[in-house]
Amino acid sequence: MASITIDDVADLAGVSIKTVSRVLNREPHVRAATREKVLAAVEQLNYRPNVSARALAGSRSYLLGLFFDNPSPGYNGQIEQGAMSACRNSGYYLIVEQMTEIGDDLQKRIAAFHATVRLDGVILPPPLCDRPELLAALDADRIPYVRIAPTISLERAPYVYMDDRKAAYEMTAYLQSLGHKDIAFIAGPSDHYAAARRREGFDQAMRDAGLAVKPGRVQQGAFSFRSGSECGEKLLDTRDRPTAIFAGNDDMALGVMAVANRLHIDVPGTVTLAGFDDSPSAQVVWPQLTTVRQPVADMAQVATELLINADRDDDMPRARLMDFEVMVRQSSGPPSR
Amino acid sequence: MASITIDDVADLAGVSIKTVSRVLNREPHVRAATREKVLAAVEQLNYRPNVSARALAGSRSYLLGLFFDNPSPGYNGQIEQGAMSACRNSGYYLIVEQMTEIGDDLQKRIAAFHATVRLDGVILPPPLCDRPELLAALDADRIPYVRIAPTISLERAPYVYMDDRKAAYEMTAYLQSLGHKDIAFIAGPSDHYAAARRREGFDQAMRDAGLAVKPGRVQQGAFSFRSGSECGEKLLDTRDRPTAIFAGNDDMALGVMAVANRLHIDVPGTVTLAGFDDSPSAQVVWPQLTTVRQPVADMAQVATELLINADRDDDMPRARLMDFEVMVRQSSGPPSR
DNA sequence: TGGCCATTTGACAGCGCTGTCTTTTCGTCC
DNA sequence: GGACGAAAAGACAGCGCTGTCAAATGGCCA
Repeated sequence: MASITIDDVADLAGVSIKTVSRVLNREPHVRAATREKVLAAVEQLNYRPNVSARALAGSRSYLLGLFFDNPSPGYNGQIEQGAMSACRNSGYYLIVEQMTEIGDDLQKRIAAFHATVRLDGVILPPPLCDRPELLAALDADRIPYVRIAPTISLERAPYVYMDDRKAAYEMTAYLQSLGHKDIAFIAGPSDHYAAARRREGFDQAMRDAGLAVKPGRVQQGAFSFRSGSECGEKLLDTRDRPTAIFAGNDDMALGVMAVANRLHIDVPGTVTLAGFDDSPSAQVVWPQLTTVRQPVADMAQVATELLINADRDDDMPRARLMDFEVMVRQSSGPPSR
Repeated sequence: MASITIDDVADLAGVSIKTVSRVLNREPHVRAATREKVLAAVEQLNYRPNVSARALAGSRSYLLGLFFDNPSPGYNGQIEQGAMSACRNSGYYLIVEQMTEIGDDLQKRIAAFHATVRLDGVILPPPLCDRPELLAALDADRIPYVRIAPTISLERAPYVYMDDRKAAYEMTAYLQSLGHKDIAFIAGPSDHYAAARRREGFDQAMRDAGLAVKPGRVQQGAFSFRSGSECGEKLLDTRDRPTAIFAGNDDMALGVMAVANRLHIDVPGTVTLAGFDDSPSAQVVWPQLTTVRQPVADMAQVATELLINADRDDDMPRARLMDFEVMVRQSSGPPSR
């Protein structure tokens, strides 16, 4: 069970271990013929360098951290999928860690973690990426990081993001294109950055189309199924209904849909419904929910690549805008009136 | 930024580094007073041993692998949550890896991975835990592993599991207790171990209650939303409906619910609906789904603890049965007829 | 053919810890 | 009080690799 080491490769190739090291690390100053010999030996022995030894001896550990805070396992799973595939493509490994502890010892926690596992960088999904103490702790220990959809201190580190405002604008425009004029909006928490942008997009689209938003048509939700139900009840359990409801996220849209089912209000026959996120649940309800697809896994993959290549290219972009997609499904249709 | 090493601790405590090492590893042959001195120094310097150095020098790496195959990000997320908390409690770290490649190079893939990252063990969730080539590869490299809900070769390694048969029995008994006599069942893929056990539980419960299962009352599904819809249509779009439908998993139950909504069949007024899994979507539909809760995160946590303590206690149990819970929600009620 | 410089290769130390083996310390008994 | 043996502590090598610096090689021109 003694495993193959760099010495074995060096012996077989008839060179020194340093030369093997150079080839493996794509360093210059190796003759093409020598490189070939080494690579052949590596191939023949199926040699793989040991990350622990590399981390100990060198300046890179080939380990990236993925920190979680988000309570949604579905979202986390997608993030992770993207990060994993980026890692696999570049020989990095992903260490996941829950960072849910409260407050003041975060600085110490990070320091301890970094002393134990020397990470080459950290991936921060929301809402973790917006906690100033975390960023400060990482900066203090000089640990590089990327952020996914951050909303504050954008200049501090590279990040990927989505244009929530534009996405909400386009969804609203799509509803208008179906013929809807009386559209209601269920907003998310006002201190939530993306929620505010989505609201702006809706408002702007209505203004640009010259459509008035009737009083009471904008409800304040909390991004939860329950809050969606409550807002949905106010909007639907009355004679004066909007013809379309655009909820700031899918959970709230599903809350509205539940209310509609309960009140026997046909979707999309009587009222059109749209959400935002394309959560897994969006396709396991009937009618399937028209929504905005966020490319969560792609965002994580791009973010991870950004992190890995951060030192390589100096002219690496610091921010990367990701595409969204309006997913038209069965919950939307032309107005009946 | 030069970090604190074991030498610093040894100097401060006035002992040799070996003694510090002994204290940190809970080895015997250290006087209580010496231990205290060392621990005080560790505390004062906030020292943390470096895993790479430990892995390189010793026989343990403090790294566990969590391999994924499962396409469901929600399930993965829960598994991960459980595994992470077990790791955090015992100073281990979790490396996640996608193992979705097909077939024959799996052996080589594992070997390469193990050469690179010397893992102390691997956690295998379903359906990965049932791939014989994977188990063979791990055995060949002498990598310890635990399995979550495995269905074959149970003697090969420790595992945690749930009694699907009993859970389905209890759910069926619950439906019977509401007064239902004409209960339909939507089965999962017959080659799926848990699906078969659930079917058995249903059958047994009906037999024990002396209730006949009418012809056509057991439909063959595929664990997907779509297959649930198809089966639901056959069961509901007819005069001769069952009063209750028990689907082998939540996705199929939600498919049935979608059909019921479309056909304006009241749930639970006209037909009672039950699922299995307690997937996240089960609570974002209306009515919320009565289902069996699988303690996925707990299972992963217990599995991880089993792996970590595998060498410690010789009398460690090889298998661990986990509890389930029948979650009674709004989709079930007494029959109307 | 020899000498000079740029390029390629190698020797060696050491990263921070653990495993093995040796030395020291301490308690105990005659 | 000295000898003995067990318990405690330390010395030292080395895990598998990279970084630094020194040595060897080769190309080119005189």
